[in-house]
Amino acid sequence: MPPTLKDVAERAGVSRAAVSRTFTDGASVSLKMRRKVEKAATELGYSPNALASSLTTGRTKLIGLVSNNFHNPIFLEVFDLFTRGLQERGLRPLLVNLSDETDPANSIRMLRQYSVDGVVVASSTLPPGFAKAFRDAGVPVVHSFGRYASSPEVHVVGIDNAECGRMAARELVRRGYRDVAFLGGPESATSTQDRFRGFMEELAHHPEISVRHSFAEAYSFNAGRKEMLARLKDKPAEAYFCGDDVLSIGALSAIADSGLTVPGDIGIIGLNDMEMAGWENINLTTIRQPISQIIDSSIELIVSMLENPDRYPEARLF
Amino acid sequence: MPPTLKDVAERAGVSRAAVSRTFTDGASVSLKMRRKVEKAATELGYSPNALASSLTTGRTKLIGLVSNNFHNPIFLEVFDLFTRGLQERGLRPLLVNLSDETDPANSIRMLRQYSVDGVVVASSTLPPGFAKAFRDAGVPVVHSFGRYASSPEVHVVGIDNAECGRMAARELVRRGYRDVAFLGGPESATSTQDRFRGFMEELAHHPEISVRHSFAEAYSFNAGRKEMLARLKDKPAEAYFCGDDVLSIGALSAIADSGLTVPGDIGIIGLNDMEMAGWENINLTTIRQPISQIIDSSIELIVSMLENPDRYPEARLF
DNA sequence: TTCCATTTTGCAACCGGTTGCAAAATGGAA
DNA sequence: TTCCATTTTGCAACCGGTTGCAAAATGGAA
Repeated sequence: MPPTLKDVAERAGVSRAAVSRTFTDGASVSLKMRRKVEKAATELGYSPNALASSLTTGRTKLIGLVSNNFHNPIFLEVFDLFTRGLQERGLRPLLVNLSDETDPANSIRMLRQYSVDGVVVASSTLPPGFAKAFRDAGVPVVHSFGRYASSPEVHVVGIDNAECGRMAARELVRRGYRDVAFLGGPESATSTQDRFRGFMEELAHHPEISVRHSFAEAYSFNAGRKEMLARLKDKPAEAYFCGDDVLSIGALSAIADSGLTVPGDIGIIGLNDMEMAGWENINLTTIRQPISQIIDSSIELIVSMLENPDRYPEARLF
Repeated sequence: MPPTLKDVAERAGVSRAAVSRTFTDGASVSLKMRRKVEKAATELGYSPNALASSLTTGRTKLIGLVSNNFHNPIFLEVFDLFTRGLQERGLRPLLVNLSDETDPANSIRMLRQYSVDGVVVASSTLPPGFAKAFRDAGVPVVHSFGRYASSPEVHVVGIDNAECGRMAARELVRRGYRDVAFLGGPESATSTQDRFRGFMEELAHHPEISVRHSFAEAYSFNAGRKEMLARLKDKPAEAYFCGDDVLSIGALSAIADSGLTVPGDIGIIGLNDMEMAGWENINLTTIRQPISQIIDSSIELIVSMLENPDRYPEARLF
């Protein structure tokens, strides 16, 4: 139904190749030819079919954006920044929701069917093997919010979760707490594991401070609330480092319910600094995660991989 | 790099047409042939190129998911439900972030370049003309969370915003408030206009109740907070119907800051019933928006339009 | 005007699939 | 075994583009 290259060529009285060339950057076309073609094209309302051209150029400008975090409000910011960043570079995000899916094979097949030029895996809870599966399938991949490894198998952009744990520990120590606790996300998430490790490492330097830990079922409000309610049944710690902000907000609500106050009775420190954390009726102390840097850097990496797919895997931590 | 139809055909010793047929539903292939082809295909790790086939079939199974709501947490649920729903039907969402864009022409051109089979516009703040522009370009389109019109130009699925306004008004009357107010979203949003209209209509039946109104700059926490802080400078109303939940939460924070309580001193009723509204430290009274019904219905509509593009435009309100 | 190096253009093959049509294969009945 | 209706298969053209190569056009120098 929409006009094709052929229609334009006929109307302009030139060859199809000529039309193709006027719409290809850097191709050799005379000014006169270009004028003729552009006139015919605008008269017909023609714009080239990106999918057809991808067949010969091997580039679709489609980037798979794969995630399973559709319940953490911070990911709305993540999607916003990713889609804008990709659009600015002329790339198109093909969104894949992995919430129900555990086997990477299906997503890989699907993304290959659509010949995506690259894949961004945006998740802190997917196992590292997931991103690796894309690499093994020959698709450029960047794992954002992924786990740092000393010899990375795919590009990883994220935060140093262990260092986050250390930062939180140092801050709690500095504020004079003597009885602190780690309230993590799901124990299986690498981000939780690393934050936990960093937290414990730092506190190992302070044998006088007592430490405990527990894990919530998910990075969610309800899980945080539930876990904190359980902690409150016995004598709770003086201060908690919570796995992330939503979890923290759940914990805050549990504490408020029990009649205690934050930071008066119990200290809470979160992680992410999502927009909501700053809302005056929540007002959470939190460690900022530099989301926009992570995303800019991820996009930059995936773009550079489009030119040089064999680029050596790199880890970028903030 | 990945194996093609030709590779499979050669390995299986059959024609390319035969391979194509074994991967096309309903095509005529003998069992023997199918076995041979499938064997070769799995050995090579072949899966058909969806984009190449779209060239002849005219179907890409790509659906443009267009939105500009990347700051309202409820849209994370919206994206979750849309992506899952589309995936379940074998469709792929191509996400378009319209936050920076005001002119529909660019998005239309881009979506046509990628030959999307249809477009879902998911937004309550985009003007109706936006969705219409897609229809005029010959692309099946459904406007979700859009405005109802008695003679719709495109399919619209959403809520009856005027009825929401009436519901809120009735509820405030029922609870005995005598001095109520409408605190809307941006005055230019059709959802705000309709909710306002409904609210005023209903209250016109109660001349003894005093009514006032004002509008926030956006459907956002900060806008709600700012607007409510301004209201609190003079004598505020007894109860407010706020444009949506995020706005309401902003208003709640402003009220809390001024030392007043909800619902003790001021009543607040929101709209959406987003997850966060139920969180115990927010605990907002709100009108539920049946998001998943709206989305299911939108997907159903867009799917039916793929078969019958000339289907008469329909409005579905919940 | 002629010559020649350089630029522009069109031809035709190709990218990875699908599909109408005719030929070949199948298989049941006689 | 022969015949014929039905099913299966392959050929070749097509979808909407791109691109290497050779031929044509251009334009400056002599």
